[in-house]
Amino acid sequence: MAVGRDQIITLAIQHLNEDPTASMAQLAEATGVSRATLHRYFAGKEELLVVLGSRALDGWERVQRQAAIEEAAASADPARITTALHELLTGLVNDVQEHGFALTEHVMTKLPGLQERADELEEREIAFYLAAQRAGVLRPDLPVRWISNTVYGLLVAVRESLRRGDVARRDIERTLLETFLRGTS
Amino acid sequence: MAVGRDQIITLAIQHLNEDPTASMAQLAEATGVSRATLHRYFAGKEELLVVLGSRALDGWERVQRQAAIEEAAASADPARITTALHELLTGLVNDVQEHGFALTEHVMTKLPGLQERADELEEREIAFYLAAQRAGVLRPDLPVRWISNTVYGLLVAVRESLRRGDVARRDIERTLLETFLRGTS
DNA sequence: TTCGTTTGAGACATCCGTGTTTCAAATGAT
DNA sequence: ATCATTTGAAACACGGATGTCTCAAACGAA
Repeated sequence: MAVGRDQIITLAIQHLNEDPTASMAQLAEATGVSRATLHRYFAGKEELLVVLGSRALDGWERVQRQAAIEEAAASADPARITTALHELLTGLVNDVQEHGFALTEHVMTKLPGLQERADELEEREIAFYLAAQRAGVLRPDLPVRWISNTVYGLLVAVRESLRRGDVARRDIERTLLETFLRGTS
Repeated sequence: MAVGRDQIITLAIQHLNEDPTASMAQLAEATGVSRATLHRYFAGKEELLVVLGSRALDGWERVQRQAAIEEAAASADPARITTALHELLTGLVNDVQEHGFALTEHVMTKLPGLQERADELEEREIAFYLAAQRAGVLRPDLPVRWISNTVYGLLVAVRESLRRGDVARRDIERTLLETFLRGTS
């Protein structure tokens, strides 16, 4: 077999991380396939982007599940919540490395279905942050949605730091956690 | 007089904050001017974007100057540096409200001259953060470029929080400062 | 009012990205 | 080796955005 569908998806994501404005022709070239074949796998650019966006959301959902944020929130146990928070942020860092382009690309949010699913995942995470506030793990005086946006913004910072080589890959989780929890002073 | 050049610039920025992918036709309509007139003021879309991007950079530079970050850094006085840091972040919040679209829009960074100037401003700010670290105002164990990226990421969080109404405008500076300096725990 | 300037509407050419189709070549299984 | 399937290259149509141009209308100053 030449280049499979999954491989196309992977390579397309990699290329979009470098150039989020890539055209179908550029994506075809980057994935080692002709424009015609790319259209045989995906009906159009919109469908391709929906698939890639769904992959990114799959990764996000998987991170939430592996960190068991719902169970930790339900337990109301500070230790469990703290552990889940660490696992969540660590997993998100991995995800950002793979699907970082989806973070700030405005085109993704206009595709059918993606925004709704992203909102659901965000709401789940907000519920977790709220439980963390109630358990004394996170400050209760900050708006919980601000906390959610803070994580989002810091992930953008992570993406840029890794892209520009400002922080070593092996240090980034600890740096993110330190900054998020204790700040910069 | 009908609509002046400065007014076009202001309205165009406002519209791009809502729709960063706006076409020249949409910008003409949003600024209350015909497409022909828009082209009389600006040779092309690239020139228009360069002008708008320069405005955003002007605002950034003005904030740095008004906060007197260079003088504060040179003084090595913790109190002065702290004051400058507060003024810097407060000013950046204002700037983000006006020129938020330029924060994450990739098209801006490819325009001639803009990236170079943005790099200069960033380097000045990094020098200030470094002085803040040496003065004990900011943690010395974090990479200074990470701190710079953190500010950038948190400004993205500020933009989104204001856009979605998650945080009141009058609370956002304090919230940002608290989060940046002391973290979320 | 008169005259020079500015503007808007529309037509037009051009470019670029998307999407489709065709056909020959490459591939792969038997 | 044969035959069915898949692929690539090229050509084509199409739409949207950009940029240019013209001319009549609106405007503003004298």
